[in-house]
Amino acid sequence: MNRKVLKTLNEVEHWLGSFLAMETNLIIGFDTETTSLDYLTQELVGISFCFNTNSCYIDIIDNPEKEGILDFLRNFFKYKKIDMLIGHNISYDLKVLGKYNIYPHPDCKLFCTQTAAHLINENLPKNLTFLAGKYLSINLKSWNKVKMYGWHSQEFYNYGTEDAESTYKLFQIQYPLLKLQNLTDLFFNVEMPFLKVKIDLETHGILIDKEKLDELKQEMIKIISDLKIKMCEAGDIEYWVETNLMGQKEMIISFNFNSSQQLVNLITNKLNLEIKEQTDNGNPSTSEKSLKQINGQHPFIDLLLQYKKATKLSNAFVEPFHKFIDSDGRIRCSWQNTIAVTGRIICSNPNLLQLPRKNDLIEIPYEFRSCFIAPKGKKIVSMDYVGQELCWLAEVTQDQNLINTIKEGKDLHLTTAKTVFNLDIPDECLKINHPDYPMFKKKYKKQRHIGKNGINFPLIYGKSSYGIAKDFNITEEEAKRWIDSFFSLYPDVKKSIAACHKQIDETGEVTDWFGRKRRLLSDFPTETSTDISNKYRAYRQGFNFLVQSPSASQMKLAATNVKNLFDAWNKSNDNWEAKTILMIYDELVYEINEEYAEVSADFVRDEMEDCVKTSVPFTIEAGIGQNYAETKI
DNA sequence: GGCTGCGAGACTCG
DNA sequence: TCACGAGTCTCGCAGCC
Repeated sequence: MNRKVLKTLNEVEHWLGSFLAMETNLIIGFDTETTSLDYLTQELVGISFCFNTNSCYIDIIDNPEKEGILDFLRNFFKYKKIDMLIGHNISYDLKVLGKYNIYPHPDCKLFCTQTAAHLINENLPKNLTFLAGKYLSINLKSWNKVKMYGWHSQEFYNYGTEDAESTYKLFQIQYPLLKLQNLTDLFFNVEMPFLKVKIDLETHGILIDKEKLDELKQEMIKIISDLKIKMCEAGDIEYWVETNLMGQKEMIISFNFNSSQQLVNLITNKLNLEIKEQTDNGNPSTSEKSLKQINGQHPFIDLLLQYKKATKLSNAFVEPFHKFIDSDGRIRCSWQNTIAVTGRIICSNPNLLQLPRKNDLIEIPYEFRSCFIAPKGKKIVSMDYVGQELCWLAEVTQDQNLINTIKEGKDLHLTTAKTVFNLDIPDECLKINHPDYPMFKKKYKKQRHIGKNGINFPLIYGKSSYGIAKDFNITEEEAKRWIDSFFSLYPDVKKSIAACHKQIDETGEVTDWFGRKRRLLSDFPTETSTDISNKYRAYRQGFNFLVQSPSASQMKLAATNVKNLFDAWNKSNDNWEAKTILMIYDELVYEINEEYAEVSADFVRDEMEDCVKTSVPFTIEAGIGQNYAETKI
């Protein structure tokens, strides 16, 4: 490898310029180094490139010619002769470069080696150090160690250059592997275009109403304190109040309500109640499900259930969210497309995919979700796929009855309930737009709940009659009857599940509608109970994958198309100023100028409904509000 | 005695 | 066999200095 360190504009122009002068289109590996991971404050330290057997590191931070070099890079990246840019976790590098207004040409293909690794084998680690070791036998140094030598050390230059080189070499190995496994379509048409949405999500973030969050924090402190006193009284637990060094009153309790061990001891020995549920290790369980079984037998239990709800909301959401708010009042979390084996994107620091919904256990002045707001003059718009996974169940199994039920616009959960429980509902009243539908939905609320949470969804997850019987406190025979009625309604679903199991037996893997693969255990010797357990687990995971995975890919495609639509409108005279701010499984949330909120929903609906050509129609539900909670009313 | 790491258990979401 | 896919918090124990 012919390595260079470039420190002057002249050297940069000469080295990169020599590539641009070539006849061929360019495929370039690159990597950026930054001062920190924090988007608002981070600075570009340097950038490295690799092309065939040539590599370089450009020293940027503290460089007197920095502006000239950045200007040159601005032109270099948008040069249309660059066919493909390769990077490991390339969205990170592009996000950093975006801060300096450096963008690739719109026609330039992206190749993220981290995403490629995830498609090639979802079960292996995806970090560059591991991949370089596995595929290239290169032992990469650790960032923390190299950083100690300083930004301008030879060690750091080598480190940066080696990353670009490894990325380029990985591409040379991964590209044929993607082709071999028929994954290039999914990679280039779904995963890579989606990275631009990921960058939008991470750079734009979502605005928080800090005052409201503070108000909710104070309210939660009061609710929890009141509950603690009531629990002490109900459980005959000693407590007293002391004034601390700051002059604040503090409640001292000789008991920890967060300790499951102490709770089990109190409930069984002092309150004399019998806990029936057990944890995986065979200990008595203090979970919500377990406590609900003995609720009503002692006032302490109801208070404890409220306490658990309140402390979870306070400790996991209201309190910690403060520290994630950036100086401009927005939260920018980290989104990842290479963790979930089903291709779903996941979110962390904080995880916005698990924002609590409205609860009916404790009374709070407003929902937590209402702290997520649109700035003045803008609105939040939320667009949901209606029953997305059940629609994919229909598409994947091609069950004509299920497809027809969806096409006719019927409520799938009520339809299942009608069949299983022989409900007296005329067929046409199962249609959501029929005037009598709301009446029947209300009348058979309980049966519909079972249809949804006891039959439809559990069967996608592979739940057995044993599990359903346990959850709904019915006999296994009755649970079996529920399942049989479901399969008599949708016989091809049953056939499809059996075919999936056969596929797993034969090949050890399944492939979804978009070509994504899930590699499960390849052989199942059946001597031990562990083997049998693993086999059935693989069956459940396999079929669930066939439904969950295309839903995730569809969301990525939809989000990408919607982003392209926004980009076009944002550049037009009617500037929408629209940005995607959240992607929550089957839901796309964006922020937009309020005058365009209504009309944009229609355009976005079209993009979401039509992004995949399926025999099953997809429908979208829209919600508009000043805050996120309002979009759900 | 205090710090750190880790597994268990519980809870959040679709 | 006994529900799929995730992240985060607290407790309590083990190991270390």
